Amino acid sequence: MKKDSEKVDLRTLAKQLNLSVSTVSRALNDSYEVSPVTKERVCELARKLNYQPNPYAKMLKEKSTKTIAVVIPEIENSFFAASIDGIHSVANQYGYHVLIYITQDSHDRETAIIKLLSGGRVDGVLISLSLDAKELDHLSCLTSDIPFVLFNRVGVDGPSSFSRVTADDFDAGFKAGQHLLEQGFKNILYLGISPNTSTDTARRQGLLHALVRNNDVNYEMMYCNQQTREENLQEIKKKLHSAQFDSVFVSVENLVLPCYEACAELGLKIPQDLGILAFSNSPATAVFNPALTTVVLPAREIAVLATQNLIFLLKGKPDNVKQNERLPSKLIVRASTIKKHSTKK
Amino acid sequence: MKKDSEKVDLRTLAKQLNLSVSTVSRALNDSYEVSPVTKERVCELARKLNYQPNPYAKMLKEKSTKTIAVVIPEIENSFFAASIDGIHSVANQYGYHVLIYITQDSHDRETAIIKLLSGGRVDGVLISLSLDAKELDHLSCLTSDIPFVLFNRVGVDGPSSFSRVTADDFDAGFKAGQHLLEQGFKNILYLGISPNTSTDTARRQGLLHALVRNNDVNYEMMYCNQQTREENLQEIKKKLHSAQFDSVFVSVENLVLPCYEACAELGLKIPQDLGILAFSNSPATAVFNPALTTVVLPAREIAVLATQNLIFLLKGKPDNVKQNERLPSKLIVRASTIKKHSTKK
DNA sequence: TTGAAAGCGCTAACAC
DNA sequence: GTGTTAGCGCTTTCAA
Repeated sequence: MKKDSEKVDLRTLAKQLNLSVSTVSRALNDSYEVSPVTKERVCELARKLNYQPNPYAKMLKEKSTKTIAVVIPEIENSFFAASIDGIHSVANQYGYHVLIYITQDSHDRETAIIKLLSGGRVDGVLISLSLDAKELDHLSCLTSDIPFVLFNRVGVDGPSSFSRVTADDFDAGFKAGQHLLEQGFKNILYLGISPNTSTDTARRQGLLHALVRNNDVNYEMMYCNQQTREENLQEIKKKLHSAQFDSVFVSVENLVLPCYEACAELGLKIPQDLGILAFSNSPATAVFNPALTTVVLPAREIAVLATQNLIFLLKGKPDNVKQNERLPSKLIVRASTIKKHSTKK
Repeated sequence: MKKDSEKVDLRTLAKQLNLSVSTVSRALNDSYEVSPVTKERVCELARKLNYQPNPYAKMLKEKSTKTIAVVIPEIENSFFAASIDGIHSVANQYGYHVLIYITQDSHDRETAIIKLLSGGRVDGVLISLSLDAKELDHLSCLTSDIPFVLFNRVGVDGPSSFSRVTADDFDAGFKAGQHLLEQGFKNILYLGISPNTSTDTARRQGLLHALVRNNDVNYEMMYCNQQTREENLQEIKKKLHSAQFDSVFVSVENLVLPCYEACAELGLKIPQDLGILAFSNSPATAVFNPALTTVVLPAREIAVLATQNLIFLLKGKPDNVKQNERLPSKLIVRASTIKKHSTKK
């Protein structure tokens, strides 16, 4: 904030120009009621004194903050990093500022943040739910006042009237499952961090849908969500050691590295001993050893659409909002699921 | 913002309790002047009606927004993602909110953002400069009113009074250079995106410092900063093809993938044909093919320290602020710079 | 211990 | 075209 000494507000300008505050205000807002001449005078002095309107006075007056909040589980994740980038660019385009809140996948933190935001600090909220946020009750304090849009992790409750934007997680899981089948994998380990997210549910069901016609394919689920990567690594190693899986379906980006490390430590060759397919938005997967077959979500597109929806809500145009948008993901087949000599497809 | 119908402000509470607005305000702020009984009554009703103070009225009044802005070149980058995480956690701890601005490495955008922020939307600013932001002139409009701290890319001007927090880029470059020498590399390509950043300068000089004693080592610089990764890839391919480098010193994370891809397309084996060492904070580099030797910057620590410094400034304790902090980075040696049979070290 | 009232900087009726 | 004035919701003197 400006120091008092050099603070230049409407009154400062008005005084120097022998005008009233309101005229100055109108001139600066390019009101039609003010004469071009005065407008020019006002603007010139404003420029000269480097006048900056006080954003908070304006907000208080207009009950609009031109700010949206983004609530995400984590940020060190290609998906969310790309999301933020998309959100930021759309928001900026419409003159909105972007506040960031990271829940670290804690439902309590998420609830606290939502509560905070319900105080009116922002015009709208974009949320990707934390783990275990099965119910959306904690969003209720927003509903009445502050529009919000869910993206990516959107809760597993039945259809509601909230706007949600996600990837086609079911289809993605299905495509991924089909690919594993085509490659001849028959003992699949599904690896996730929580069974309670909308994304996990959809991807898992997609996979099952692909497997259901094949009686000779086994399938097991495992959820591991330890504090450290090292702990995850140990759990995964134990699991891989305990049973004869020939492939892993990694449903979240964060478990990719522990998987690769587990294989290295157990001496499992990818894909000969163990095929790996993962949901990951990291372009670096292309140079992994071996290159990783990935499902790439349209992170940016999801974020952009969610932001646009939110802005429609903010502008009072709810009719333009897509309720339940699902954007297509992409399966990128690489070495980690191609058994050698298997030229099939 | 609340709809008018259900908006509950101090007046609402005051009326229902037959108290004055000021008493209610004091009660909620736990002022000593108000009797415990009234306090309790007020707080209870506030809780019951789910009273939320209007943040903007408070800000307008107190001239403090409890918000800091983070201005960074990009977000799809392990370093900045980790930075944000660190900033967010410290800021939250002190009750600050975090606004995000991405310059996309455009100096003009950066200037516009700074101008915007100088209007008083935030209490303080954390900045990592865009490319070409050699001078810090555009920060001048902040200096008088809004404290800021530079981190990571901090400008290459002589020492100034600004608070800056960086990695030990010179040392990092030196260590990296030494490592390349130890491994017997003699034709080094230094790869960066701009010679005008403080980080580039320091890393390059560090490398040079390591090389200076060795007459038989050749060294060349190349800067490539095209729009797309594909374009960068082509430039790098051309370069690698044109001369006989035996190693590349990649000074920025973003050029790692193009480098690996270039090698793949040119049929260059890493590290036999070309050793690669890179500044990267991505943990995925451990599973690259081959595993990448990296300089890992203390991203989180830098961000945390910068945020703490900023908060000291905000609290009016400039004496606690470190002017020019340099935090140690780490060289992680992996396969990409270890020529086979070279068991040395 | 409580209340009345001024004012933060701005906008927008409502006058003139 | 311009000025006067009443708030926006809050904090904070100053009085009582």
